[in-house]
Amino acid sequence: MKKEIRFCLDKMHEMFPEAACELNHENPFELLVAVVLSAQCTDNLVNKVTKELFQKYKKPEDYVAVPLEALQQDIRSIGLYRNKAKNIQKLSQSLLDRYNGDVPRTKEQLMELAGVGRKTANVVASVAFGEPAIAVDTHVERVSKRLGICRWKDSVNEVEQTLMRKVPKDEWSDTHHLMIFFGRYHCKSRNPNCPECPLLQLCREGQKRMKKRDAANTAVLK
DNA sequence: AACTCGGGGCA
DNA sequence: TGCCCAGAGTT
Repeated sequence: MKKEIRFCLDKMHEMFPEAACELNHENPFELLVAVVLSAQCTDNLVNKVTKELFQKYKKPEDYVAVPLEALQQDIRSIGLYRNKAKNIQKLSQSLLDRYNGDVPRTKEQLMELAGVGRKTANVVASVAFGEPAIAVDTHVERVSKRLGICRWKDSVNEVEQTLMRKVPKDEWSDTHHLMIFFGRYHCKSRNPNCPECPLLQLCREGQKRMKKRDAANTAVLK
């Protein structure tokens, strides 16, 4: 089983040798804000907004100091901007209250912060601090289920547990980014692109889809 | 487990 | 136009 995972990761790496976190990860606080903003919206758009945002806001104090409406206006081109502005202010306040304005390292500490859930906590912990964590987003979940690494009915939590069990610990962070790229550019939710997939031979969903396609083709020929 | 927030991108 | 997107909180 682990051998198959190894094969998948190697092939994904061949397809996307540049796969890495596209968000700024030099500054943990900026990474945290960027990941919060990125929920349900493309990273392209997030990058556009954060470019100006990070010129204006440097530290948690800066986000807390402005009226909520001002911050909302500054991120208005992003979806869910009202909630996100609120969350960032609450988040900044709790960083000031509990960590003197610094960003904590572990995913447990991060997840306790306002507006920070499981995925955000895992991304920040692993990317900014090198903590062992696998962030499971929609791409990672879909790819894992299609390949057969986990079961269709598994919850996000179960997917994460399974991946942590099957993937060597020192590759958790890479695995996340590889699956993101693979899911976004190849194994898309609508179009998995199975006929041109290097993982087809061992992919559960791919085999099923190809079999179905072959059946449809032979039916047409008759 | 389902619902809500939400503007931009893409077909 | 209609559908989807590097999610989290509430019910």
